[in-house]
Amino acid sequence: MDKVYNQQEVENKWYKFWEDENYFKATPGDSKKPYSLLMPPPNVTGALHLGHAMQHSILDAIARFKGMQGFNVLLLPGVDHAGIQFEGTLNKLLEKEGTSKYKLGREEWLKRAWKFKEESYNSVSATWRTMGLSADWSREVFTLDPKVAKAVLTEFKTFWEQDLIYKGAYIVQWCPKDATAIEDVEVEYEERKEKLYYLKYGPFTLATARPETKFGDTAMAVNPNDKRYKNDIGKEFEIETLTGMRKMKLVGDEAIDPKFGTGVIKVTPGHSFVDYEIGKRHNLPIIHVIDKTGRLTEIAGKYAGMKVAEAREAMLPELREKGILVKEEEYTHTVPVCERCKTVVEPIISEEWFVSMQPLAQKALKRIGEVSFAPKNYQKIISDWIKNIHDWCISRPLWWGYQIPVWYCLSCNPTHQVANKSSRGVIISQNKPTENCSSCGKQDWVQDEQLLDTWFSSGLWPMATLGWPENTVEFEKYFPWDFEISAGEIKYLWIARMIMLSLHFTDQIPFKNMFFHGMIRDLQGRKFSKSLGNGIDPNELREQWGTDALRMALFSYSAPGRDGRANKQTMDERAKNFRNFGTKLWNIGRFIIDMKSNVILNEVKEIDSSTTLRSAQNDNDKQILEKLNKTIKEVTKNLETFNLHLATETLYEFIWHEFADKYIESTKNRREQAQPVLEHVFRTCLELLHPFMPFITEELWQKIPHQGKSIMAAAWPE
RNA sequence: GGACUCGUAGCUCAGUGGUAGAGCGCUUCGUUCACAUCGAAGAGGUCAGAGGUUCGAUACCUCUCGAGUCCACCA
Repeated sequence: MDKVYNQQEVENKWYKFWEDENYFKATPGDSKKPYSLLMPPPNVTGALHLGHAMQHSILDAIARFKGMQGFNVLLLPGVDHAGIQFEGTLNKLLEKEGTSKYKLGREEWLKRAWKFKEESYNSVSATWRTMGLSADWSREVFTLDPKVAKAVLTEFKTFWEQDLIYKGAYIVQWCPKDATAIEDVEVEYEERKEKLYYLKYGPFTLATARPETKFGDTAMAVNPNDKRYKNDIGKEFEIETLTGMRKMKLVGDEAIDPKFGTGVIKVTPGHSFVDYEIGKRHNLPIIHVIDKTGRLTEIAGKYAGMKVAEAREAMLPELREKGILVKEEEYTHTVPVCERCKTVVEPIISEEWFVSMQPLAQKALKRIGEVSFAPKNYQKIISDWIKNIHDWCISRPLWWGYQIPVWYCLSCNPTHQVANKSSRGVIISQNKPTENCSSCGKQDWVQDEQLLDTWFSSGLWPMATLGWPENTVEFEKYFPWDFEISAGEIKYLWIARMIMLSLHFTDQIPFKNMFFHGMIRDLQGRKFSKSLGNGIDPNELREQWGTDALRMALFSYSAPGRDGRANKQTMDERAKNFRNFGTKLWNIGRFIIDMKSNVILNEVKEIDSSTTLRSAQNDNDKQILEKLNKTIKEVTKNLETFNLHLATETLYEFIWHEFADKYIESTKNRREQAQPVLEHVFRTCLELLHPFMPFITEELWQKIPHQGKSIMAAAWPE
């Protein structure tokens, strides 16, 4: 054996060997009990980060463990097209090149998008392999693949026929920068110090943080039990709007907090969620003041065309002059911003597509208990969200992804009117329909412009990857998945949706075990982000310390649901520790394999555990075998319960401080007698360690007496 | 305003109803030894604070303080 362990060479050699010998390939046809693991598809927008590396290492460790236990393992990989995020990243790139989405036009842009997807994908794919992932590459899926397209169409069509999809004008969170509706879950709140303005509205004074929406006011509201205003409820007042006088009613509504400001608020149903609801209850008209680019509309008179923040400043002098603005107060509140671009989002009324979630939610709540969560409390967190679920806005004005498969008949439905499946001049189809319109008999189809929300397709991930809606062998064998993993971040967007969709369409939960890993943050506890420049490149760590060492370092952060803090230095420290552990293993190997006495070298060895145990007469032998047994039990238990951080700790402690430090030292003066036990314990350790450190364990295992072609196929020690 | 998580050695983190743990860092010593990518020895902690349950609490309960996350239409 070489004196020094050549990590790079060993990693390349064995990964190629495993792939060439089909060790990663799932075999749905065989009779072994299945164990299926579904890789969450990373976005095809850039390189993989430390969190991915951890997630994939966990998946791989469990897959290898289950494989050694004799299961028929499927670890299925894939990537997500990630609509909004992908377009955002690509458009930034185009901006740098001095061009843009709109300059290129849809066709050219899409060509460019596919090229960009390939580049990103290649980087992702390369990292997967170097991390040692034992995924079945022959079954890799991209969310825009034809088989997923088929599933998405089925999903849409089924919802449509079940009357769960509808189109309508609703108030939605709108990001002016991304020019798209976004969902509640994609909105973040930032604390801002702003002003609260007290404005004269006829006989009343009211407080508002948003004077610029004044042009869209159609009423005033008070709490119906507020004695100060009780007698005025229902009366109409002439109100100065800066563009003329307008009649507004004072309505009574429970939603109003009498303690806020003066107890009176202005109602702008077109640009506030609360006001929209109040408007619905009192039949108030809606006026659009803010357009989809975040500027005021012509309703705002001379302020038209200004951005919201500009307009707010610009109108203050006039408000003061006319005696409308009577008081200003410092005011700290939270404003909604887009989680991606941090732009203040505007509630805007827009034509969007929705899925009615109530029936799905009810079913999910009944059966969510069938999913075993780690940590356990995630079941409650997700259930609570599902209990209060809103309808799902699934339309997005994008170009990258699935276009809504709705076609309008231009002859009988030129304005794209549609409420539900009974609307006329509408048809659901993936491609341009070839049939005639059932209403007017003509063939003049045009497709809905918008695209489907990315999660509409990734919500089907557990099913679509196995060929659903076809009843495939794979689906039969591997669904529901035994193991799924995710960051806590997307528990609602993705995990909750997969559970609801899967139960709705297949009547089965999508996965039996749902593991949430924590998030690795920087030393101040902030998320890693490009803008902060605090990210750590897993590839850099891997090149420096080796894949096995990096994986071990990541496992030490893998306690379910626990966040960790790290920077390059602390990651280096941990990785270095496990690189040293690898060196230790290598030297144990050299001792056992190379440093045999001549007597042993001449002997023909076969593995026979009874021989091993019989020869273990010495107290040290008995002790180490006993401790090994305990270690096997503990490691197995911790793997079964997905406590990889404990499993690795146990092994580290046993191998280094029991086996190497104590037992090996004790054998130096009775080498021949101890050799069978040395080999037995070492081989068992390598097998136990293989799920975590796949490369060095294979390399060393091949050098000692063993059965079979690869440690991947060795039986898990018992 | 609700819900949750965390607070343990200088740093990053495990852990447990019964004498406080690891790695890194630090101090001292040690290279004919499988291993200096190492070994031996060591310093370093009222386990955030207060109260309660208990024979016994760092662990279980309550409160306080501190850090963080998520949810919520506060104008």
